[in-house]
Amino acid sequence: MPRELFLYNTLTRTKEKFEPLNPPHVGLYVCGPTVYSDPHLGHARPAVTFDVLFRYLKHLGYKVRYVRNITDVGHLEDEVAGEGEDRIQKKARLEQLEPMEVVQHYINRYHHFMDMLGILQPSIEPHASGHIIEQQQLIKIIIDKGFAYVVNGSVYFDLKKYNDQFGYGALSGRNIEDMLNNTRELEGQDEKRYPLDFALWKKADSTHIMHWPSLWSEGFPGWHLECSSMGMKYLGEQFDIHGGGMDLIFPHHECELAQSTVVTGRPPVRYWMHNNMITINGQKMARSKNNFITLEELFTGKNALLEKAFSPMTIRFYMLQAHYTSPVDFSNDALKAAEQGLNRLMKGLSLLPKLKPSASSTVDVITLRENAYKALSDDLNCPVLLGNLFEGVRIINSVIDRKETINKEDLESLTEFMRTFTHDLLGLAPEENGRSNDNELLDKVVKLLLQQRQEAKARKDYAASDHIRKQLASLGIQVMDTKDGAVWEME
RNA sequence: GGUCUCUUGGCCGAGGGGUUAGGCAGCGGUCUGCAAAACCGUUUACGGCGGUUCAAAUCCGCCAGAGACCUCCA
Repeated sequence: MPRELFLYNTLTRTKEKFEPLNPPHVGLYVCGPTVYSDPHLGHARPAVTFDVLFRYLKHLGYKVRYVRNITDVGHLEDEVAGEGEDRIQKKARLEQLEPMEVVQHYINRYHHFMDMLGILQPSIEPHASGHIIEQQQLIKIIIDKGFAYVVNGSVYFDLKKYNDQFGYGALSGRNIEDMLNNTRELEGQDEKRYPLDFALWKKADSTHIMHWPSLWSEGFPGWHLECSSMGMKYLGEQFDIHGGGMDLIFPHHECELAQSTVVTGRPPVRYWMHNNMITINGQKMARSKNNFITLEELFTGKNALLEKAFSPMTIRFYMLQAHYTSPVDFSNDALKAAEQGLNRLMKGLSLLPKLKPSASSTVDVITLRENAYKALSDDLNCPVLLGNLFEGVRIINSVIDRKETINKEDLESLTEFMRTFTHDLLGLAPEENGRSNDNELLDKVVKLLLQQRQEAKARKDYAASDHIRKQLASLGIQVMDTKDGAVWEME
């Protein structure tokens, strides 16, 4: 019997109990990156958010098929100016590369940085360019059902007709009349019957180098179609969860919803989930604002906005400290605080094997564990879960300090609890900095020195003992005296 | 201009009508030959003004400020 899980559904604007269509199977679709530039902070937020969801669903016993697409075609750029050019194509033209070369390069980069962030790989990672036929099939169905029309080789979705029959705007909470009154007059849209109609297929002009044959023209698919067709193909006409950044709610997901509804006659998705944005100094991080930080810059510190480098796990931890529906503002001070907090958590976990059980317990592990489940089940409340984990750290440190005691059973339970929630569910792991204490020979050598130091201390020759500690410190080895003797670690 | 959201202690951030969030930083203490780490304490904060209520940071109204979407975006 799986635990209850409540998720905030953008469509209904409420937290709803999660009930999969076909338990124990769960279908999860998340909008992945458009691979035309280096992955940045904004890519990390949905990746981390839905990674935790993926991990938790599996932990609860569901068999999850997680689909995260790669957009490698079809997103127009600079639509306002009426000079739509495919982003990947533009990059390819500027760099004189084969478009697929650009795509492959940035996919590799994306995977590399997602790995560093501890993001699990999705079950399927379909490419839009690999599903042109499927997208064309959907267009055909939409035309046949009378919800799209062909003009000069391009196909447009008839939004007015759709709105009359199904109602448009439920997801983003806006009505079409409002939008009509507030939509700017865009150039180059004379082909559309109605300003809000959107392209399903666009005829390629002579400058386009990415194009495919179709019934309508040599061209390329519209913006929103890939998610409709790939979601349908791999998860079925209706599936459980669709996720993405909240900037995609309108128009991307709204249009996707409309297309799919026309094709199948019913809504495609049960639960729509959207993560909030990253801000830099209170402003949304956006290409146009020129304030975005790539993940590489973050991990190396090479960006004017950064005082220092921050590790992938620090970034992950920092994002988990805020609820996914809240904006996260990045600042050096906040990241430094997160770094210290993560350090404390990891140190606590590393001490677990050193705990010695007593006959009785003064700590309540069962309640702690129960609260942790409650937190995650309440719409993935990771900040509260982290609070629970820090309570676990307090217990660990207190047992070491002999201020609390723990029996064997509770110790096993605490160990399992801390590792499961920190490593398996939040995906936080100790970072390999290449300076670990794993080197057996080094450990022996340092221990030899520590023994010398102990002997000096025993004869109260503190000058000698402090000298050894100082010399080791200059090599980056920190010595700490505990009740159970001296220990050391690399800084 | 339209739609919507937010405003919590030095900083970051949960919560959400009465009872400790948590992390970071600072300060005081314990431990220690010293140091580091750890532990304990730090006497409680919710934009302003009204209202509802026995009780409001939490609900309602107004005001101020910030942000998001309306256009590619994660």
